[in-house]
Amino acid sequence: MLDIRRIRNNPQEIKDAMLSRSADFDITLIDKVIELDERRREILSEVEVLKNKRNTTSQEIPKLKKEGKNVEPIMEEMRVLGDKIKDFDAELTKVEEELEATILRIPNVPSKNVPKGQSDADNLEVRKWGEPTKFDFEAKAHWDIGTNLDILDFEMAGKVTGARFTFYKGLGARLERACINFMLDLHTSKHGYTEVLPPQIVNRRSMTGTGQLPKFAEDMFKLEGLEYWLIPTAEVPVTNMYRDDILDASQLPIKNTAFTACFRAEAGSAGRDTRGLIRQHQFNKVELVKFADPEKSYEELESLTNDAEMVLKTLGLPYRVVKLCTGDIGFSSAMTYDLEVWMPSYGRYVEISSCSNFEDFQARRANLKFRRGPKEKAEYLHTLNGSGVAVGRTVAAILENYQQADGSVIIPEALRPYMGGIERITK
RNA sequence: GGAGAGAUGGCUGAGUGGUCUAAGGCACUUGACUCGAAAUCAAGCGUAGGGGUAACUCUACCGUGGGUUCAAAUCCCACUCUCUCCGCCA
Repeated sequence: MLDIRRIRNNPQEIKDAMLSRSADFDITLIDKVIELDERRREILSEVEVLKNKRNTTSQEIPKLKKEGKNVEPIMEEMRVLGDKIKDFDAELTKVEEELEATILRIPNVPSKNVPKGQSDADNLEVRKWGEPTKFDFEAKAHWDIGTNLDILDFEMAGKVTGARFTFYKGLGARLERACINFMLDLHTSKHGYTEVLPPQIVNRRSMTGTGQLPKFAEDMFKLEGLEYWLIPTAEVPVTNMYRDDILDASQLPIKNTAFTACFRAEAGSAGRDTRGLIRQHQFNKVELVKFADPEKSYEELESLTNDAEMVLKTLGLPYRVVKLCTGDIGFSSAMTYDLEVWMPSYGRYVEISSCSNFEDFQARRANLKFRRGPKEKAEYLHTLNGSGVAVGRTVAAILENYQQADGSVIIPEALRPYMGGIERITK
């Protein structure tokens, strides 16, 4: 959520920022916010005078009574005043609700350092690690490799659940688990994150806090009859851990890592990436979440991105880092780096991690503050997160990049301790 | 699922209709005392919003949402969460 005063004071700056995200952005939303804000303050100044009158008069009444005066006319006057206040308050509530609903649908302002652009074609490659894997045989896609080795079963999942779900079997399941453990161990022992295992179902306030609600309700799974949602990412529960809290500056940065399943309805992506592990309704992910001092949040974004990259480096998977342009960054983000792994079946790099600085956008929504010192005013902190990394896509990348001519797959060395020393998956 | 108890400022804890404008304590900040510290004493010390150049001032907030009343932390209704016990259960 943007600071209402920022919108009030620099409407044009905000409008330009929104248009840089999308030329189609409805900038009347900004005007609406400004109007509602003005109306709100108008009502406020009127009703507060009346409330002051009521308060002072109500305090007079017992004194006058004690003096034996007839207070009935005053009480009658107060009854009328009370009704008036009630009307104003009702109007105020209406305006405030509309203001809130509107402002919650306005995305974050991209950071100054974000390249201008309209789509992923305008993203900026910032670095590259490794070279696209070359094969001296005809390389297969991971869905074929996995099916042939009988470690992935898409049909079975289709029967049991439906499209976009997968059964992992045998060493496939073991490989997924090995990746999870490897990533968690790396981030906790080498990068200083604290492991958390959060709830995978959250309430409305949590979903609003990180920005999934109210705008993206159709992308998520909601439990029938309850105000509960399956999490689309561990970002949601982990960022909301300290909602409504005031942390001490000495605690920052807080660095948490969490493994969870993630659930996405993927509304609007029918027909895209229909095969394999790339786009599923349920997938596993190890997430990195940071709570940072605003002055250091961009340094923290760099190190968080490096932490995620270390996963791919250690697994020997070729990747590149891309800085997303204004047209491609997510709703809540001020700046995002995507990590893209080389996926032979796609013949291109595919997103495997998204590392973002949200600045104070989520902190405002979730009321997440910190205090620099005992006498200091509480300030909104900055939140960041990134995948460290998506597990299903990692498995897909391993299967494809480490496949052999005979259909077997070599296990990356770093994972072997987690695989009981197994070096290769064969038929 | 059933029964009971509870939710008040950073923490603790008093408060059952009108100086609650939320006591007291702890913690914290500043000052005094001290070479310094502890102890002691004094003052300060919540959040959000409105108005004002400012000093300041007004409004709201005692789990949440309604209601009663001239007036609600206090009375009424609903809900949420926490704790205890019972039942069921991995």
